[in-house]
Amino acid sequence: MPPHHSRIPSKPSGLDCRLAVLGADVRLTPHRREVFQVLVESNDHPTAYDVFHRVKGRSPSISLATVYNCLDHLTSSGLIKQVHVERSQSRYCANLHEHVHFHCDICGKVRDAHPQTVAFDPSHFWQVPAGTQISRADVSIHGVCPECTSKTSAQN
Amino acid sequence: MPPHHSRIPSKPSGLDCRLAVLGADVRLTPHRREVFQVLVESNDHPTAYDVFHRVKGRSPSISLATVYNCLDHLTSSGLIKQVHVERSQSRYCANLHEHVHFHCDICGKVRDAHPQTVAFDPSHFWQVPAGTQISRADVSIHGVCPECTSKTSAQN
DNA sequence: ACATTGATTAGAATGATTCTCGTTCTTATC
DNA sequence: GATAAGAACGAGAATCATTCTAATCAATGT
Repeated sequence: MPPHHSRIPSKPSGLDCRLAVLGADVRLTPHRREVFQVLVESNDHPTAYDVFHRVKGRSPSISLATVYNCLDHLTSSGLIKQVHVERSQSRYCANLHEHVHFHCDICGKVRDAHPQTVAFDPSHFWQVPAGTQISRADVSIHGVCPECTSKTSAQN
Repeated sequence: MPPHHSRIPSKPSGLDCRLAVLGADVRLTPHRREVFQVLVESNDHPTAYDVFHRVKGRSPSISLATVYNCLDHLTSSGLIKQVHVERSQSRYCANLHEHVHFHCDICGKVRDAHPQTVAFDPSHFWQVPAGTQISRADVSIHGVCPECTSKTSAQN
């Protein structure tokens, strides 16, 4: 087993640089590092269970509870983000660039949708009670992805 | 117990008129009617459990399972809408006017936010893969409601 | 009347997530 | 370089919203 805890300055390589920017108490244990690494390498917004299985390939002794702990820690440190589709299980995303998610209503896949040049201001479109402080807007786009569109039209 | 099933034309009064517009198989049993009525009278986006307790006041024998059934039926008939905040329990809303929801991050209350005159087009703000068919965008606005804002600022 | 269909119920089952608690590891202190 | 305090870990139990199951009942069509 590699040495356990490691505060940010320990290894100023790729990943750690990213962490150093955020400062605060981002203590990266090997498990947290693995979980984070798996997410960085995934672009399919895996669920906790997906992450568990992918990390298990490298650290077979890791438990699902630890994966949840790591994901919670990484989320509250701001290193990753939770993605929610309706009430189904949480998915996780290491893409911190501002973006929203597109959900295919047929295959269920989640894709990133990156901002165009125009900034989005929710209060331009919807009226909230006077005195409301808006902190953010969650936007998720639904529809049919290109793959499912071509499959569906091929059947007709 | 009142007579059981009743298809739309049975009682062309206020509520039923609204149902008739949608046509299709909107069979309103007394329980479904109660559940719908409770939602129409509520503007606080109650959970299934909230609805259960409110309906229980009028129909004490109703079960939680039936409330879920009724809510599902009403939702799939398009008479009501489900509202989701992160992964917490589903809330329900009988306001069918186009609107989005504002969630107070402090007290958790959900308020309707009605559209301004400008139409919202998600593809104006975010780029989706070519060939994607967008069917809708879910928008939820987060922040602090007027009540919580005044409470918070009063403390300082 | 009788069969069929759908609605209703209580309670069990599910599934994602969180909690608990004993154990192990890390870091600071002596 | 022992040790105490505090995190992190893992296994399994617990929780909570929701869905399923099986039985019963009501209404409608033959």
